[in-house]
Amino acid sequence: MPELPEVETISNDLQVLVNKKITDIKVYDTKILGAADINIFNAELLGKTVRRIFRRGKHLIVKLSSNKFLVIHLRMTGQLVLGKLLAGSRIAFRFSIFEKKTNPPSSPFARIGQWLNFVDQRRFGTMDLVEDWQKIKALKEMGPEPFSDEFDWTFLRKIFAKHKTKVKSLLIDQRLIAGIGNIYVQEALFLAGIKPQRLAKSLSDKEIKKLARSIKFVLKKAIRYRGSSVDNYVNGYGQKGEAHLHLYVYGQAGQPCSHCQTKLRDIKISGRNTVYCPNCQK
DNA sequence: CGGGGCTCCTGTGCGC
DNA sequence: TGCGCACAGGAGCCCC
Repeated sequence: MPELPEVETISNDLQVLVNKKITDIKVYDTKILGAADINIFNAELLGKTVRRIFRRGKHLIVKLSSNKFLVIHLRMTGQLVLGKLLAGSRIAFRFSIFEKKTNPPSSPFARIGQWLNFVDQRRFGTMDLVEDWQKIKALKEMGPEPFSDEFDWTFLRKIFAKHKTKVKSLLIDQRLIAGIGNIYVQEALFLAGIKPQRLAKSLSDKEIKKLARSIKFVLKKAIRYRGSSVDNYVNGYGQKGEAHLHLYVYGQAGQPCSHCQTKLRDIKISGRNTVYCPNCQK
């Protein structure tokens, strides 16, 4: 389940593709392209050079020399893996390598191969080639990045006051805040000592301040550990992250709380599993 | 506006 | 062993 830290890690890894040219494309699964025409997709991408790779929310955005954008969403099980052409690829791009062959190789990319593989077990992932990434509905309507100036506790207070629902539901709504999913929302609420089922409106200023800090902290920590491999997440080199080894509550229902040893409880909020400590979280 | 439920998928793990 | 089923959960959709 790639959320902000996982997509950020992949985006960092894929920077080796900047200024590389696409020299071959394999589309094994057209579902990833949605309604897009595979021939147009191929024609628009072949021979183009990658100008820029960046993240917005959970989306990865690739700017091409044609000034078009390839917008990639990994959804649940999507992976972007550099290396050889993989058997599990749904879509794969071959890239030119410009750097001189050195020993040891000058970049990990030169060492491990020339293909970027889009692997996606459950096929929820999407790839869209567009003129302007900001016109994609989900991106147009997306809330601020948690690390932007716009995101602070007063911003949270503002959106909490405007909605009637539970604090967990608000935090994972991409239209309100970008990049938080079911793992890190549980982590942030644990760290802030707030029960996920609390109505957002009911939070005090003190709690909102702590929550804003907690959100940034858990996301930063997960980036530092290169993402959580709780399902099948891997980084751009196909390696697992280590952030899941340092989670407080996610996936740990029934186990003792790391802080007070109380048995962690799990409930469903909007159909999604949600773990919390009934003692530490108020 | 909000929440519940369904859908898209497929691998895994459980109970019988 | 093997079958059926629940579950994982991002996000869009419909409905009430």
